[in-house]
Amino acid sequence: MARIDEVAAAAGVSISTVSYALSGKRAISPDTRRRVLDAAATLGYQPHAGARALAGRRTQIFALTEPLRADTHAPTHMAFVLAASIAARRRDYDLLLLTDEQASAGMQRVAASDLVDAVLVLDVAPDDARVEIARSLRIPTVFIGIPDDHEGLDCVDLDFEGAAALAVDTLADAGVTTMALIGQTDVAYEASNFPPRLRSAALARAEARGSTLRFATSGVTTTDPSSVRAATAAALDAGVTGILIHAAEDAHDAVLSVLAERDLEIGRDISLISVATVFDTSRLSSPVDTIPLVPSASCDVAVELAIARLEEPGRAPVMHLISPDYRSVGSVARPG
Amino acid sequence: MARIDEVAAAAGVSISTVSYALSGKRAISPDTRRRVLDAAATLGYQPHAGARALAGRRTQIFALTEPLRADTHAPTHMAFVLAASIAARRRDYDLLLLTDEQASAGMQRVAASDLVDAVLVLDVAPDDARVEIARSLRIPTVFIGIPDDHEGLDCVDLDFEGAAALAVDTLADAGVTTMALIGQTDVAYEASNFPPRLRSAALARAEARGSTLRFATSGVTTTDPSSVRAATAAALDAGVTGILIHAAEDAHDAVLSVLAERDLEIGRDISLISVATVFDTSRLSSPVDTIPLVPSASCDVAVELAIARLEEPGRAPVMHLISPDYRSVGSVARPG
DNA sequence: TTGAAAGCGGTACCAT
DNA sequence: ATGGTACCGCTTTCAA
Repeated sequence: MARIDEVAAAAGVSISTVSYALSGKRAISPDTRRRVLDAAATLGYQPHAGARALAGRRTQIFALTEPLRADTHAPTHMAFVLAASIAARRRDYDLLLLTDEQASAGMQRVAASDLVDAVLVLDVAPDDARVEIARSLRIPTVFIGIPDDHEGLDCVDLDFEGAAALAVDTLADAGVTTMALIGQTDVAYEASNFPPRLRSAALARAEARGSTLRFATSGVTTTDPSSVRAATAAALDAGVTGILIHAAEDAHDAVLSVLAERDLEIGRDISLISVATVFDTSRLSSPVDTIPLVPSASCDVAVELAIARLEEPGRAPVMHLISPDYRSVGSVARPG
Repeated sequence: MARIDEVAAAAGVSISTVSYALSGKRAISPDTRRRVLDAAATLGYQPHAGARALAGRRTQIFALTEPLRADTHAPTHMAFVLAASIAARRRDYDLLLLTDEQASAGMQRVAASDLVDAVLVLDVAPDDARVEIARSLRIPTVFIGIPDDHEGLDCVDLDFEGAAALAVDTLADAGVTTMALIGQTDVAYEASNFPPRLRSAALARAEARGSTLRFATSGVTTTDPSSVRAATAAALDAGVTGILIHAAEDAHDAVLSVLAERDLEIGRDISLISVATVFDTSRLSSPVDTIPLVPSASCDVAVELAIARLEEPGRAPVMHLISPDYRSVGSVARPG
């Protein structure tokens, strides 16, 4: 490819002028700038990534670590990876993938070799091994999710506690006194960090509101429609009139099918809210109110936090909780 | 971090000796080598990626392009990304993610800036835009999947035609004369490259064997259990005694449930083969013979092809078709 | 406002 | 078998 000296020659200026004209790091006369830009465009100039990294001490690459556990919900995960990629590109960063065992070992390797400028952590576990590694790195690390021990770390996540409280309040305000929470799979409550956060917040809020909240998981290792159906039926039999779903798409289908079989009209006989879900709920057989988990919201913030820390390493660690957003489509009964 | 000159000083040798001792590119006395390795280990030396890329003209990074279309089956896709990552790491390469619009635009960008040594292409479409881009790049590109126009390209994929023929033959050999193929979603037959390949090969082979083959898709944009159930029922009503499934896991569940409801015993009353599927079929309610699509097989080959072309740019393009592997668990009836 | 040149941290050629 | 050193292509300081 064309090198910077060729661009300089074509524009009739020095190498440093080309560098500055392109980076904007010092004032250049409009006229000179134009000639440089034209020359660069004509020659299809792209700075050599290695040379730039060596001289500039920035690679414009973030590592993205993802352990990919057996219980990882692939569609949700994919949405996060995509969102991270888009957020990074918007700020002129590429993503280097660290999967599997590389999720931990790779962090040290890519940091030590100055391959990346910062690390983004996905699929955070409560006792995540990457916490300790992050603390030992000289480059910024941002957690998308909140580990138990997050002292001194930059973290972003949906405010699951707030989302749970908002959901419970909405049902309670609608007059629901007996409610149910259809949750994630069993393993998710051990391996992942947010399901327990949402559950305990929901339970606490229900109690505070004087309501009863029944909890049921949606399966053992993977969402099991029959167990979701059974849990829904049992809840209805117990007099539940409001259901919170924090689970994958097929669990929603299962709940809706049970309600349909019992001829219960959603938004009148029974209230339904989908909490912290990623998929497109408009595909469901009936509209359902949502407090969505938005990957792009988390990932946009994560990228900004990483960049902020690169620019100001000494700044105080940030725990950024994204406010829950209630999207009503009428699946909650109006009181009276 | 420690630099090469510090390692050299600690080992009492020159910089070039350290470089050679570590790369193995020239003979070093066992004694010297030990001292260098020890010094490097003690100092935790990791070569600076940028410096190495600049001087060595190799980044040890592959780009992985993935368009992520709306119909992308997330679990399968994730399995391929993971397999690619593992295959790359085994050969000391990292993966840079190029998603979405970056899948095409990013290819040129990362190639022009010498950010990566080669490109791996995932989720190949019949008329893939990345074909033309690949031809214009100065770095190797390997397609995991086969575009219509693959002249001069390096490609790897399961031998879908062979897999289809093997499946049809197996049924025909078992005495099945009327068979059905439950295929992918409608859109997959337009946007993706292998569903049509498998379908036409199956149809051709069935005709050659004097058998009848009914074809049905598994849904419009996403697998639709009810449409799969209907297709299965219709096939059975038409006298089908052998079914080929080339679809996602839930389509298998749907087929099996219909068979169960009709009290048909698999492997006796009816024969079943899952063709070119990625998921763990042992989770199904009944064992099903499989001709699996193995991500690691394709990705291992892809990485080797990329490296081979880096080492010998002039070599002839390779179209590597992976032989289908029949895994029998008794779901095909023995003749007689 | 612009240019010259000293690095950045390795690789690999040329010597010895 | 080992060492000295000229690059690799860019960023940034120092000068003018």
